[in-house]
Amino acid sequence: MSRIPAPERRRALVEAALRVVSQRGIAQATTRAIVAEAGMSLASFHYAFESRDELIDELITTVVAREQEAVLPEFVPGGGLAGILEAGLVRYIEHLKADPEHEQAMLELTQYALRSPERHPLAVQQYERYAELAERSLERAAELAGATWRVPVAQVARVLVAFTDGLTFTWLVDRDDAAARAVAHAAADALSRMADAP
Amino acid sequence: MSRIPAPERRRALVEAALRVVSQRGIAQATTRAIVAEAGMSLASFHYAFESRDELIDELITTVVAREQEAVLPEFVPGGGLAGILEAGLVRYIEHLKADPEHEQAMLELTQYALRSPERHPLAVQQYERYAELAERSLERAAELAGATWRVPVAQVARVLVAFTDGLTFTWLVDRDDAAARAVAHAAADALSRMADAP
DNA sequence: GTGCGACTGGGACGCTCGTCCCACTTCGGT
DNA sequence: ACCGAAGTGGGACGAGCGTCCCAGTCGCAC
Repeated sequence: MSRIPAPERRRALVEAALRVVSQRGIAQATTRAIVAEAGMSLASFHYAFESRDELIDELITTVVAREQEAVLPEFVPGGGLAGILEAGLVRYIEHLKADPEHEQAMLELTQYALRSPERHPLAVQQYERYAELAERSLERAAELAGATWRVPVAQVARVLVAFTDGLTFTWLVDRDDAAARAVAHAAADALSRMADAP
Repeated sequence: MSRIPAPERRRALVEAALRVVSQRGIAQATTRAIVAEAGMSLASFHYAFESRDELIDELITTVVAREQEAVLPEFVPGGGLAGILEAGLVRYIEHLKADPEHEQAMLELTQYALRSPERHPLAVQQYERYAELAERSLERAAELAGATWRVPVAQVARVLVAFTDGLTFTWLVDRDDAAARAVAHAAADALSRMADAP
C-alpha cells in the first residue's frame, strides 16, 4: 500500500463508510467492512481515527455539510407558486429514485444518532441544515411566483422538511411513484396556501 | 422459574423484545437482553424460537396487527372536514408525545425490515396496514363532515400515512410541538382539499 | 407411582466485533 | 548517509454475539 497522510486517509475512510452504510446499512458498517471497502488494513483505521464512533460522527457531519439544495425550484410558466413547489418536489422524487440508498443511509444515520444522548445533537443539526436548505428553496420559489409568505418562512420550511421526510420514507417502503407524486401534489398545495399571491 | 408452555413463552418474549427495542433500539435487542427483560434463561429463548430472526419477524407482525386506529376522528363542531382531520392529527401528536419510544421502535423495525430482501415484504405489509387504518379514519371523517372524497380514499390514505410519518420522524428529532402542530394543520388542509364539501 | 414428554438451567461452542501492539518500512530534513 | 517521525501490516486480545448441548426437573396421563 502506498503511503497516505492521515488526514487524506480519514477522508477516504469516511467515503468508504458512506458507501458501506448506503449499500448494507449502518449495522453492517464494521471497521473491517469499511477498511475493506477503502482497500486498507485494519491498523490504518485506528491510525486515522481514535474509534469507530469518531468515524461515524465525522461521517454524519461530513454528509450533512455536503447536502445540496436538491429541490432548487425552477419557474414553471403558469403554474403559480403551487406549481413551482410541486415541480421542485417532483425533482426531489427523481433524485430519490436515482439514488435511493443515499437517502436511506441519511435516514439510518439520523435514527442512529437519535439513539445515544451524546449524538442526538448531530441529528438536530442535520435537521436544522435541512430546514435551512428548505428555507432558501421556499424563498426562491416565492420570488419566482411573485408571492410572499404569510407565515414565517422558517416555519414553512419545517413543514416542507416533514413532508419530504414522509415522502422519502414511504417511497422507500413501497416504491410507489404514483403515490409519491400524489404526496408531492398535496404537499405543494398545502405549502402554497401559506403564502399570498401578488 | 415456573414452567411455562412454549406458546405463552413466545408471547412473553415478543413483549420483552418490544420493550427492549423501544428503550434501547433494535441493535441492542440481543437474545441476552431480551431474555433478561423477560426474566428467563437463554435456553428458553431457543426452546420457544428457532432463531433471533424468527422472533424479530414475529415481533414485527404482532406489533403491526395490534396497531390501533390512533387518529380516529371525532366531530368538531364548525370545523368542517379540515377541522376534523386536524383534530385527529393533533390527537396523534398527543399519542406520539405520550409514548415516543413506541413510534421510534416502529420506525426502526421498518428500516430494519427494509435492509434484507426476505424481510422487505414485512415492511410493505406494515404500510398497507397503516394505509388501511388511515382509510377508515378518512371515511369516518368525511362522514362526520358530510363530505365526499373526490380522489379514491385509498390514495388519500397513502398521502395521510406519508404526512404522519414525516410528522413523526421530524418530531422525534427536534421535539418541537409547535412545528408538529403546523405540519398537522398544513396536512389537514391539503387532505381536505381532496374532498368536496356538501 | 411411574414413565414419558415437556420444559429448564448452566455452561460451552465458534464467530465477529472494536481495539491494540509491535516490528517493520518509507520518507523528508539535515 | 542517516535518523527520527510518520505510516503500515499482521496478528492477537477480550468481550459480546447467536446458537447449541445435555443433564436435570417438573407435571400430567395412565
